[in-house]
Amino acid sequence: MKYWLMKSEPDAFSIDDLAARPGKREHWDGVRNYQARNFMREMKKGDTVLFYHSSCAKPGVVGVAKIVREAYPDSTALDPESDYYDPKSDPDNPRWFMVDIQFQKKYKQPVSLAAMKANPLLDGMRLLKRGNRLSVMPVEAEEFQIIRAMAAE
DNA sequence: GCCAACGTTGGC
DNA sequence: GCCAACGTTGGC
Repeated sequence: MKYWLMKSEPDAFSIDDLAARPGKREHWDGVRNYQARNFMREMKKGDTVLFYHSSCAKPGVVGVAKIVREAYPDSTALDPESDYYDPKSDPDNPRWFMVDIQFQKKYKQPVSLAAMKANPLLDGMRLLKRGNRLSVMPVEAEEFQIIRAMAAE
């Protein structure tokens, strides 16, 4: 059982949007970064995901989801109508993958990026490293517990 | 809107 | 295979 963090711009897709989906599930498509893709392929059913809001007034972890379907080819890469279309993608040798996640909970008290930076217990966390731009990354179990405590869960 | 950091592209 | 140019991310 591993822990992950996934970023989403709330203007595009927020944790409330996830909670409002049928079955509270959604495909996590559109990832077009190899490192992020590789992490998604490591994800196992039941793994925990910290849902992070980025590029917004108050970036931070806003809740928790879980992996309900392991990596499978991202169909948007093959769809010319999609914003995520990749003309170099080959249906016989998929390059991009997605997973399905399901809403678990929204934190009553979101854990802001500023709060995480200010917590010495989270020194070294991948998210906080300089220049980090990955939209999908692993989180250590200890880090997850610390964040959970900060959310007063 | 600015800009630092990083990934990707493409010419050579 | 190098590396400059470019595009994107994402905090501020």
